[in-house]
Amino acid sequence: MTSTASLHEFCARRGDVATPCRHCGAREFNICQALDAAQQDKLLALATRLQLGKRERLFAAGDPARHVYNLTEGAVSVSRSLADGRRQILGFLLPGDFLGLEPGESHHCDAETLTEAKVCRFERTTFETFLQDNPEVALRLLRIASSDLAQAARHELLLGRKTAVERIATFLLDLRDRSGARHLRTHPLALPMTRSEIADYTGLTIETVSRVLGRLRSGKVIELVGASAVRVLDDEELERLSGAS
Amino acid sequence: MTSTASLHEFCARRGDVATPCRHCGAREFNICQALDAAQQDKLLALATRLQLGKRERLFAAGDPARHVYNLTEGAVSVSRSLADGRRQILGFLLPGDFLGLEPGESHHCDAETLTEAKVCRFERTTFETFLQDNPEVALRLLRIASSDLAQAARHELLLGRKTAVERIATFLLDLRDRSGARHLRTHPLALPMTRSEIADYTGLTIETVSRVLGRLRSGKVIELVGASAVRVLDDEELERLSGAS
DNA sequence: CCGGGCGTTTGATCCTGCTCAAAGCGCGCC
DNA sequence: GGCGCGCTTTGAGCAGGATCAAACGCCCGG
Repeated sequence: MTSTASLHEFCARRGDVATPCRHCGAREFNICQALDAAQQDKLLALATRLQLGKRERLFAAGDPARHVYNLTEGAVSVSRSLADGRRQILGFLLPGDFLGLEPGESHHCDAETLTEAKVCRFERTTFETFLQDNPEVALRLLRIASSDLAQAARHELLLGRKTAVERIATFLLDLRDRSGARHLRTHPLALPMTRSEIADYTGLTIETVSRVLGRLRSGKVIELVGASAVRVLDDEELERLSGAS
Repeated sequence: MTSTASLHEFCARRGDVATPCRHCGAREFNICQALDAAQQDKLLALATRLQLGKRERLFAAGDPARHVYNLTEGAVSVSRSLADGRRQILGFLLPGDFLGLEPGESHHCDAETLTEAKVCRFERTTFETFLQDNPEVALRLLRIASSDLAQAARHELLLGRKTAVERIATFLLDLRDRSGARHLRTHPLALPMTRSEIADYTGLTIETVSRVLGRLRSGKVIELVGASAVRVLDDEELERLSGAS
């Protein structure tokens, strides 16, 4: 069951999520950091839990933005495409991550699962009412949005100014940092996305992604464990190659 | 007085700012859209007004994030750089725009004026208290942050997947849309940024920026008015060349 | 009115990463 | 356990944009 394996891999929690992985229950939303138990229950009462398959779409650009979501299990890609099909992946979301907030009436990007996934879905209107009644959640969400903006800035720097090797090195380090520290050295780092998705995240082609990974492998910086896992052998070298901002 | 001229050019208001330009007074902050007159006065009482010169730095990456700002006059660039000096400009800010919000304790990017500028500065702690007491402002700010994220997404698509011509065409159209509609056809569009800054925004080099602008000019799509203004002659063609998302 | 400096334009050449092509291989299905 | 499809790797050649270099021109100060 490879999909389950990588799904578990991705239950590894982000740094700012306090509680350990209990199969990524809803109380571990990033937005719940600001809430006491009673408020958490109130919020959870508003949620619809959804189980999604692999490569299932949550929403597409242009869809009316009726819901917001919180990922609790699995991994999701968020992307935006040109009319001719060229695609830019904006980010990969992991459990705890929040998505779907829009300034206007419709979604401005696509969201699709990479693995099987579970999300909690909220009616946008209901959620906004909850925010009005719970300002500390609104502030927490503001902090999350600021954090997303800072990540977007790093990604813009990667896309606009980094070389292919720097992009891949940065991508691997990001993924490593966001996955649980318990996996390092022991387990290899899971790559639930295809080469095509790595390419669309880094602004490269699949061939270049493959070649760069190959070069890192022959340079003993990483070890490829099948096509969808990597073990980092030389952290310092990878850091150096990433062109640390 | 070229700097004053382009400063006025840039007082042209954004679409979502209701009131017309009265030399960009503080009541026209984007965040003020959510406030009644009494709340506006309360907010303004917390502000320090600053007058800034050309190419003056508001803050740099790594600086402790002690303040947030609202631009009221002039133009500002927000950027992020690598250790070796490669720079990516994340965006150009116009009057009404808000900046400086951070998820952590320090700024993650640089902000610098392009022209002479005026800003209202708030102590971060004071401002956060105000947000707690005025949830509708927090929600307004959340909407602004979402809008910034959507803009960042468009920029990532530009940097990762668009050709040189598409990047420049998109840049010109963005700038046109954000400047006041009253300038179109009549006045040319002011470019308060240098070629180097356009290059750092579009992820190109100054030579490529210059060449692409030259090609657009010989194709009668635009007309260059000196080096720091452009008149759009053929909107439809420019739109087509931008690879509309 | 002239001279200097910086930002911009233009030209020639180079190189990184893309395109096109084909072989390899791992996974899932039967 | 074997087969076939789709993802990945590898190779050869190409091109878009970068780099290096030099001329232009605008703005400002003297």
